[in-house]
Amino acid sequence: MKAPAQHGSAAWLDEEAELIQLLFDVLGTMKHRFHAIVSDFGITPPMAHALRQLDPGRAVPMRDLALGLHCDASTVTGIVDRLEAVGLVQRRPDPVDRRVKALVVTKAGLVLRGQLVERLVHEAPPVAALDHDERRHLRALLAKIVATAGGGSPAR
Amino acid sequence: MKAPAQHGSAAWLDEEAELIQLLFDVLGTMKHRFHAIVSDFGITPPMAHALRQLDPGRAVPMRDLALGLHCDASTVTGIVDRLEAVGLVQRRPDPVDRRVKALVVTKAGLVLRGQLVERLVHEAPPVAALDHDERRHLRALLAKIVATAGGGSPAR
DNA sequence: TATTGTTATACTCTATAACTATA
DNA sequence: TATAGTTATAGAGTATAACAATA
Repeated sequence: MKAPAQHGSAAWLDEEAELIQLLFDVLGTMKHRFHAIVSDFGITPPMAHALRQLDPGRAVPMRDLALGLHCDASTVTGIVDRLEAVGLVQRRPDPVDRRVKALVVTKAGLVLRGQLVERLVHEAPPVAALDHDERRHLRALLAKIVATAGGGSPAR
Repeated sequence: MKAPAQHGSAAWLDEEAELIQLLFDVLGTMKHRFHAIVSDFGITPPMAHALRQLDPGRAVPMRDLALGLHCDASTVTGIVDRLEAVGLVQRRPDPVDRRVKALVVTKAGLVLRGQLVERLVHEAPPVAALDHDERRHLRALLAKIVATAGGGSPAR
């Protein structure tokens, strides 16, 4: 176990708790900044994430998008409805399996996605706060986290 | 893998974009894991964040909580309604300024918060994936990020 | 029978605007 | 007038359950 430490309550927990606290702080800051940026483009965070998941060179079935977003199929229906309503993606019936509807990113969607990444890399908190070496280090740590903790199963 | 928009000087952008991508991946994983954990306690993420913001030894005005959560006062009303309904916090009128209602964490709230932190430090993705030195390093980087990028003002 | 996507429903989160009660 | 909190309202995200079309 861990070394029960000096002051009655566990000191080891304080350090871990501090890490958790910091992560949620960064997470919260990123969330709000992200919301502000995507709002400038007239879309919502889930719509932006969906756009990010889609492949410019391939028609992606809605089911795959649901898996990528870790959410239910019925949720994707609503998000895609809004994306299609503003002309960023298009539903396209699959000729092989007529149950599936695949999604293609429109030209407007591609343009918006490019501009979005541009803003994020300039205004996202971590990038702004750290110098080149620190960013490289953070990237390595995050890569390890992602590799280890694969995917949290979302629902079901 | 394809790099569609590679016009000219965009090599640096790939590295930054990768950092952004990793951050959102970690953020997404944390979000879902967090949701799963707090659901086990019968509460929602905003309720848990509110509980985290409150001070066990002090009665916190609702306005302060709204500031801490970076959200509107009317949002806090709803969240506190639910926290109070399950007996985790209590509204208490301030004797000095009778407009304010201050929030105190109940015994049940304290217990739940302790158990919540316990689960988070054991099951949150970053902590699980990294060893001690790496966690310390990550903590330092996140601290710098938080210190630099103070608070994004969400609503006004 | 199993799968893909939709619809119906319900709940939560969120902000804006209008309201109250204090100050 | 200004501030703390509520209420009313609206839109979005989310999942569950029931459904249609297809496999």
